Amino acid sequence: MQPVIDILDSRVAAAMKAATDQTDCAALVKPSANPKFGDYQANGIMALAKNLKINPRELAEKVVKKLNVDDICEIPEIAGPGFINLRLKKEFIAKSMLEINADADNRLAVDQVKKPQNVVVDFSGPNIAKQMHVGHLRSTIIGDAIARMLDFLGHDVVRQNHIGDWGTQFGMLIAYLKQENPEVIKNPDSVHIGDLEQFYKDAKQKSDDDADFNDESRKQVVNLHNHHKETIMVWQHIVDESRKHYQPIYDRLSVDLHKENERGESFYADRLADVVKALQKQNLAEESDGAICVFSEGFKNKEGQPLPFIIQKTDGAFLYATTDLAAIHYRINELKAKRIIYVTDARQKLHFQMLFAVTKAAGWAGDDVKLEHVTFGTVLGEDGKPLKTRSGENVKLKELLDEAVSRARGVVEAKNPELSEKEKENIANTVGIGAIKYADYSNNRESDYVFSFDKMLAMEGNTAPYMQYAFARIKSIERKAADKGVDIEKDLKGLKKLNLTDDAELDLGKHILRYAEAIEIAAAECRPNYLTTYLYELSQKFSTFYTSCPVLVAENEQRPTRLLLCKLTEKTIQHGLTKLLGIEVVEKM
RNA sequence: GCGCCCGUAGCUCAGUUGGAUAGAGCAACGGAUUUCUAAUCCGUAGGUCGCACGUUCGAGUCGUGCCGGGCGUGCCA
Repeated sequence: MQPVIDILDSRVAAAMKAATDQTDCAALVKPSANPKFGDYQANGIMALAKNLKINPRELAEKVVKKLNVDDICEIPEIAGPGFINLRLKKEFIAKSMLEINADADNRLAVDQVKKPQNVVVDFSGPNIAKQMHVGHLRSTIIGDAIARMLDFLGHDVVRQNHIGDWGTQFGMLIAYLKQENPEVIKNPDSVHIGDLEQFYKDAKQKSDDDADFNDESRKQVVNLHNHHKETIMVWQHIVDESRKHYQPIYDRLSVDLHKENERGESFYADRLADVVKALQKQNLAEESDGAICVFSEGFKNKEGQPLPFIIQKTDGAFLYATTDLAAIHYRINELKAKRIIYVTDARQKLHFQMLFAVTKAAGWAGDDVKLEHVTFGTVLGEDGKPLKTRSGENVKLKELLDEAVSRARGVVEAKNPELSEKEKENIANTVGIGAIKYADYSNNRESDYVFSFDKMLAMEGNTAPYMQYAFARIKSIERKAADKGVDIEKDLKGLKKLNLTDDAELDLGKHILRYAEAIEIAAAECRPNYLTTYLYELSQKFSTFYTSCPVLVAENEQRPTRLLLCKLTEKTIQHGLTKLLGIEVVEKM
């Protein structure tokens, strides 16, 4: 089923073309700003009239005469300077709802794209041997949502977790582990780095205090680069142990990242020298103050001089720019990516602009490859400054999640003390984690936002619990129906005709139809907040419907329609939250 | 200095290539519960969209200048 807005847009565009003989007609159909203007409005008439230097209202009259939408809409109305207002017919809403109900693929009749693309989404990228902290939250969950949406739309999505598993700090860590736990060489599995943070700190401390240790660290770096067997084994152990810390975080967050998605810095280590050589060969890279740099057009430094993209330091070492170049080359040439989406904070904007410029200049990415930097703002504390602990350290992600779950637990205890221990625990987890994720998604990703447990866990407003509550209420209706001997599946399965009468029913029904539209725009712009806004409005409309339209005690002619509204709302909330945003739902709360 | 981003109701934020009277939530005030979870719903009030020019039939959205804040700007990532 094509989104209604797209059907209307192409119909209006066709009518514009027929009325004017112009080939390039943008209908600009949008949801109406105000219900009194109908459900959709076409805004394109004014612009076209202006180009043709004719009266927009007269043009609108002509277009409406050519416009054929009577299978979908009431008679179009012309209003204001030349808007065409479109109001959906009840029959069309009913027909579409039945179509969604009949979708056997469980995708709410949302079409897949006609031309799937190979899309690489690069997100999360935690540092090995350090705990994930609040700074990793946004990349991890926004990237996951983008990957989920594109995947659902039918694209071939490759998730890439560019973990920080290489670099000079590993010399220090390896040296430390070898000295403090020499048995790791014989039997790596016997040694567990229980507290990563402590391990890292201890190694750093030793490095500060002990000159001999530093020599050993440097030696290990060299060994690492030369793939010295024993060193690699210890390194591998550190990576594996680290994964034991971050994988559970992904699992708790319902983030679809696993070991096979990892293409960390180490993966590209052996390709870096070739990257530099290749760029030198093309005369793109040159030596400057001892470093190897690429100077792309349009980038200037403080003094107005060309700004370098440094790919090899004076001491011969490579940098993240080099790794990113190797990675982008790999993604285009080996993963066959046609679209690469980098989900990192906005501060790296310049870096990615330069990276993309070099990639294009080198001819690695042609016009058929789209490179995107999806940026996001900072998570702030209540004081308006980047969120930190009282002692000024980064807030650990694990602690953030624990706190949310524990607060959610408190709410469940207060609201629903009679639930079983197991149910309470499950609800606390689902609501707590969902609240954190949803709060992040619901903000425009480019803005900074203030982190507030109280607000994200509130049951009022645009929060995860509000939607989870709407879902739980529907589930409750279904349980009650079963008690009364109503077989919902059966009632809905053969449903052929609906009886939409109440405004609340129509309003909810129309919104259900717009799910595909919401996903389309959220995915196209990589903006999960478009989807959360949709889901919030859906839940609001459901709540209004719920208060004014009883379901189970409704007359026989009314009940199936209301049951279907419930069922489709339930499925849409569940699909949107769980499938696309990785936020779980609960039957009771 | 230069570049990028931000400035919308008391607070936290939306605002889909420029569209009609700028929207939510919280907080405030008033109402709704013998009925499917009131963790809800209905209503009232609240804004010179930082400021000033400009472009246009039309500007929160585009341009220029200014004010205020954040970030970035050659060997960290």
